[in-house]
Order: sequence, then C-alpha cells, then structure tokens
Amino acid sequence: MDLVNELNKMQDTDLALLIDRFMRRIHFGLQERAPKFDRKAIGPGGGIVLMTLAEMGCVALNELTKRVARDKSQMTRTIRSLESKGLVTRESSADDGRVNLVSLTPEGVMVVDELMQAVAEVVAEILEPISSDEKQTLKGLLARAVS
Amino acid sequence: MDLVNELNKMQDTDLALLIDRFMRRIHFGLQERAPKFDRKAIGPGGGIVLMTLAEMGCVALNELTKRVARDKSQMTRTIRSLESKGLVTRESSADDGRVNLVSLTPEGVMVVDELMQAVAEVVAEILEPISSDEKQTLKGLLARAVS
DNA sequence: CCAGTTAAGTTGATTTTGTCTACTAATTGA
DNA sequence: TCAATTAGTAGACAAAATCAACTTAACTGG
Repeated sequence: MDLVNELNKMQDTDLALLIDRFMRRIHFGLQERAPKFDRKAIGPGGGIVLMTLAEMGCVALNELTKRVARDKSQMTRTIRSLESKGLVTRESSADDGRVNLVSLTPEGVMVVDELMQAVAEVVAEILEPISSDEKQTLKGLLARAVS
Repeated sequence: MDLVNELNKMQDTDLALLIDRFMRRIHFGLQERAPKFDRKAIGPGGGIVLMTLAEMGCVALNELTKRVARDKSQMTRTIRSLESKGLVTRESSADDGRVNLVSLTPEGVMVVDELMQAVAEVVAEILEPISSDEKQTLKGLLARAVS
C-alpha cells in the first residue's frame, strides 16, 4: 500500500518534469520561428494572452488574469503593451465600473492567427511520434485535469 | 482537407495553452508548500535540476543542460548555487577534460526526496479528476512526445 | 604533428518575467 | 452609511532567460 503510494508519487514527479520539458520545447520552437511571425514583438507573455483572448473572446481582465494564472500587476503591463501595439482594446464594463473588458482588435486577430499557426506547427512537430487519436486523448486528459 | 488541417491546428494550439496552465498550477502549488520543504531556498530552477539529477544519476553538465533545456550559462549558475548549498558535487571527467560530471550529495538526495514528495502531492491534486490508468496514459504519451 | 575548428563551461551585461507591497477607485453588504 | 472586498495600477525588487565574448580542451584534415 505504502509502496504503491511511493511508486505513484514517483510517477507524478516525473510527470512534472515531462510537462516542463514539453513547455520548453514549445518555447524554443517558437523562438526559432519568431522572426517569421512575431513582427510586433509580443513575446511569450503577450502570445499566451492573445491566444487566450482568441479562445475566450471579449472578457474581463480579472477573468483573463485567472485563466492564464499570472499576477494581476503583470497582466496590467502585458495588456498595456498589447494595447499600445494596437492588438487589443479595453473598455470599462457598464455593469461594474471597476472591470475592464478586453478584446482583440482586427489586427490582433490577424496577429494571433499567425501566432497560432506557428504554435500549431511547433506542437505538431513535438507530437509527431504520437498518433492523431492519441493527440485527442492527450488533449482531453489535460483539459480535464486543468479545467 | 484544408478544413481538417485547420481544425487540427486549433487543437494543437490550445494544447499549448493547456500545457502552460498545467505548468503554472504546479508552480503555484509548490510555491504554497515551499515553506515546508524548500529550506535551502533552491527555487523552481534548482528544483528541476535536482529532480533531473535524481532521474539521471551522475551526469555530464552538458547532458543535464540539454535535458532540462536551459541555457548553459544559466546552468552554470544554478549548479554553482546548488554546490554552494552542498546539494551537488562536481568533478571533471577523466575521459574529457572539458566536461564536468555532476551528481547529488547525500544531502542533495534528502532535499530532492522532500521536494519530490511535494511535487507528487501537487501533481496528484491537479490530476485528481482523472483516473490512475489515465494518469499512466498521460504520462506515457508525454514521455513519447518529449523523449 | 599542427593550425583551424568545434565543444564545454564561465562570465558579464541586459532584458524579460515574476513577485510583493501599497495604493486608488468602484462595489458590496450589514 | 460605512467598513470590507474587489479590480486594476504603480513601484521596487528578485529570479530567470537571453546573448555575446571569452578560456580551455578536444578533435580534424592536411
């Protein structure tokens, strides 16, 4: 019982390492391709925010912050940077004067499209050794774990 | 055909977001528990190195660098820091005068054991919604992708 | 054997992220 | 109405990533 528990812990531990390595490989893959698509110099932080926006649509800044799991002060800066590049807009909510609703501009949509294509290429490259069905499985499991 | 391709790209894209969120959740979970196990203030960077060392055993620094996918200059600093805390040792290789062989000290083993327990708890918490078999599947898929 | 090249590691400078605290303004609720 | 939350901003600082220059050891073609 305790032994089984030990083994399971082992397994969970190197799962963390696997996740880290996966992340780093995505990072390097994108960095290589950055000259091709990152004309606005949004960087990794901006990229994650843009992609999350593409996923969520117009959304409150605090919701976005929770989703990407970053500090709110940093999110302020990231959004301001993206705003200054014309990729996102903000308007304060009518319901609640404190919240800012963030959404992609048309140009933001174009930029995020290119970014997503690059991300897709990189991820596809990493996932090359596993089948399409398995990709589905992988994504499903991660989604259930993280949601 | 093109449409299917588009869909697959979409899926690969949000897989990257899922991985990022997973990583962040591990990070926060460990940060919460840090007071309990991180008495040597090794931090996330040092932690990954220690766990990788636990996995690989005595290994050349350049191999370690490749494995954790960090810059070699940073690895130099991380290892030096861990060395100064008595958690790893170095000796230059007999075969090749350029390479440094790194390994855990007995104290490093103890520290990494506590760390791994914390990591296991955090990961187990995140993976709570999926079954044990599914964990195996997940780990297998990631391992195949990343190796 | 030996000059040119490559690889391992170190150092330094710089930038980017992350973190923590303090603050303002808007909202909630007793 | 007034104390307590909540959203967002600003500043200071720490950690990590990045990039370039450099040293030393090892390899390689002639």
